[in-house]
Amino acid sequence: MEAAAAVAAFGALAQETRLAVFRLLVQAGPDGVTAGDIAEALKVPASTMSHHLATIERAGLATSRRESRSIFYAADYEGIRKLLTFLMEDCCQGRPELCGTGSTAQSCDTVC
Amino acid sequence: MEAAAAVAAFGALAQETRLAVFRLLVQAGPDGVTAGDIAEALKVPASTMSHHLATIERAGLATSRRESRSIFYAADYEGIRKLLTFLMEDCCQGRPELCGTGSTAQSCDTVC
DNA sequence: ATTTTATTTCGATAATTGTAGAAATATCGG
DNA sequence: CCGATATTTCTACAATTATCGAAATAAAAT
Repeated sequence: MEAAAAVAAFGALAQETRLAVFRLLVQAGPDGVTAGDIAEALKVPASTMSHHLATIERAGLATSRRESRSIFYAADYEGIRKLLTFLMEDCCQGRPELCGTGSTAQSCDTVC
Repeated sequence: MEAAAAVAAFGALAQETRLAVFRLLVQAGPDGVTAGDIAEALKVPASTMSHHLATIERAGLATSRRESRSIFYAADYEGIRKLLTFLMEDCCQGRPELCGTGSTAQSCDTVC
C-alpha cells in the first residue's frame, strides 16, 4: 500500500458522519446496507450521504453493489486490514520485545 | 472512546507528513525521536513540524517528554489500540462467522 | 409510456486545515 | 549573565473539504 492511499483511507474515517457510516457497515457485516437506510439511520440528506459513501468507497474501505433500485454498501475488511498493516509496518524495528518497557501494558503484539 | 476522539485520531493520520511521522515513531519504538530529528528526517520546517506533532499528540497517538533541550516524541501504542478497538467494535454483530462468506479470505478475526 | 422510488451529480457557499516566516520561550554551556 | 541550540506560539494566507438543494440518471411498477 502507498502512503497516498493510506492518507485517503484515514481521511475517509476522519469525519464524524463517515466514521459513523463505517462503524455501521462493520457492525452490519458482509451483506451491507442500502444508501437510503444509511442516510436515514444517520439523519443526513441523501445527497450529502452519497458524497460520503463515494469517499469511503474510493478510499478502499467499502464496496457497493446495485440490487434492483437500491445500492448496498458493505465494509471492505480486506481494505482495512491492508491499511492497518501499512500503519504498523516494522513496529519497533520488527522486535516486539522493545515495545514492552516497564509496567505499562504496551506491546506490539496487542497492536500489530 | 468517543467518536469525536476517534475523528481527531484519524484526522491526525489523514495527512501525508503526519502519517509519515507516526510510522516513523512506530518504527522507532518506545524511546522516541526528537522533534528536530523528525523534522530533519522528513525535510519539513521546524514550525510546521511542531504543529503536526502537537496534532498527533492531542489526538492521543503520541506522547512527548523533555530531555534537556530536546523533546522526544514516541508512539502511543495504547492509544492506537483503543482507536482500532473503537473502529471495529461489534464487528459483524459480534459473530465473526458471518464475515467469512464465500472463497474470499474476509474475516473479522484477521481484522478485529 | 408515465409515475414512483432510489441514488448520484452539479454547483455554489461555508467552514476547516496546512503552511511557514518571525517572534517568543526554554535549556544549557561558558 | 550572555550566546547558542531546540522547540513552540503567533499570524496570515493558500488550499482543501463539507454541506445540501436542485437537476439528472436508473430501475421498477402501473
